[in-house]
Amino acid sequence: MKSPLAALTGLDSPPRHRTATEFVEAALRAAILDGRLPGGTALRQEEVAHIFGVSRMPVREALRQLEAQALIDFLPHKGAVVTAISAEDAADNYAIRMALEPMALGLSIPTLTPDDIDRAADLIADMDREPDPGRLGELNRRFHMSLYAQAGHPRLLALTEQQLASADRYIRFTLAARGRDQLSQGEHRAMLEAAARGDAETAVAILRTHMATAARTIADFFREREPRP
Amino acid sequence: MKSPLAALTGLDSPPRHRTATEFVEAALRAAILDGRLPGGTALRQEEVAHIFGVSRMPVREALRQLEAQALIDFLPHKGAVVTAISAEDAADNYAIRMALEPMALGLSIPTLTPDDIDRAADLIADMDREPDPGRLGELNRRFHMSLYAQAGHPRLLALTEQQLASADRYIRFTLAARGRDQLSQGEHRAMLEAAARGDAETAVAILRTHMATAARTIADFFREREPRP
DNA sequence: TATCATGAAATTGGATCCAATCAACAATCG
DNA sequence: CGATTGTTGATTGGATCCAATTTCATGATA
Repeated sequence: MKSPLAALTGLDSPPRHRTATEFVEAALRAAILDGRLPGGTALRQEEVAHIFGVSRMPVREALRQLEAQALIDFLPHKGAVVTAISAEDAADNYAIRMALEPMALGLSIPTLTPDDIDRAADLIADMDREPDPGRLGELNRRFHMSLYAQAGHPRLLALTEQQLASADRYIRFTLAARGRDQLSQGEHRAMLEAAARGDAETAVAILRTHMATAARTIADFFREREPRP
Repeated sequence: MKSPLAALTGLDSPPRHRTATEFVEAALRAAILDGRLPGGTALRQEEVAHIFGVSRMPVREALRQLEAQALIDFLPHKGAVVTAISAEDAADNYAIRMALEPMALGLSIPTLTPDDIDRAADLIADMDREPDPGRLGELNRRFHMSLYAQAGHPRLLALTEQQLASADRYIRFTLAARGRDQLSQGEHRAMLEAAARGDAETAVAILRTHMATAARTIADFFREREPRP
């Protein structure tokens, strides 16, 4: 197989979803977010349908949802293309997260439970052990979300998680290029400690610098791989 | 016609969209946001298709997109229902906007152009004249967006505009119940003036209090219409 | 009487078929 | 020789048909 979509072939097994549309949508999103489907990949409806063993219809509905999540570009009569990643898009994503996550953290801390703290601590430990960079992104995302768990406002949380997931496309990038110290586990621990004692001010401040340095790391990465003319 | 979807019948004329899916999606979204389709309305695929003179397929694709925008709830094998509005949902929406809009305004002000300022000023004047509460929501949204125009970060702006549009469902509510002074034109003018002289700090501060009072107004409105037990 | 089967109608999910559109290439004309 | 215009193949958009699921009414039974 020489098609770039061949990356999808092994994934049809795991959980039975309610509908074929949900299944295709989840599989495509996971493949886009973890980099198996790189930016620019054309998603031919017939081909995707054949790979998943369904007809084109659930594929079309799944593509519509991914379009609304800004994971693919949908051009009428032309087809769907995985959204390209770029320095500008990374900065865009970080601007959104720099708005949403401090808000979520600030709302959540006053009512955080010991369970939430424990889960966050476990996830930090898991990240120290995890060798697979693929899973590291997911663990990082779950660590952040566990600190936001008590924010209330389900829509805010859903948006935050979605943007955090989008960031996985870039986290994986820098991890592969610069090693795992980019995860800034020290900041993770400091943030957790501040959250555990209910110090929202400090925790939010740490989160802001944490995200700012991550954003700069990614910007630098793009700068050195594609130097400005 | 006694169906609640009868509110859609007059709207099929204006702009020719590229595809039927786009047309249905735009028409449904507009109808939901401006209140013609109230929360809880069931969207029967066959019925919607008949009203717009298309088959069920473009309706299904449009519903998928609206689902991803959190405007409808999609339950497998049960159908689509317009998302209900509530005090909790309003607070959720305002929390998201309180995160996104100050960020957008702060990024935009340093590079705002005289054209942007002029457009914003015109929109304030338009709001003073507009008698139709329906159009007021749109003018308010365009005023806010004109101040964010130079923020860069197209995804951030798209998200912001989407959430601002969702807020229309509530703005219309309070306008009808409490009159147009709730628009706080004074704050609009003060914010514009601060933006015009490049004072981001002041403009963002005004925006924050502007949104906080709007959020409180809506919370009060829900409280008095549905007193807590 | 309440509860649990049961079955029919309504509704959605999925597959297949046809039409519309676009891209590439060939042929014609200047 | 270059530009433009048909023409053809590939791909998506839309319609129709069938299958699967849910719901609701109906009735049997404890």
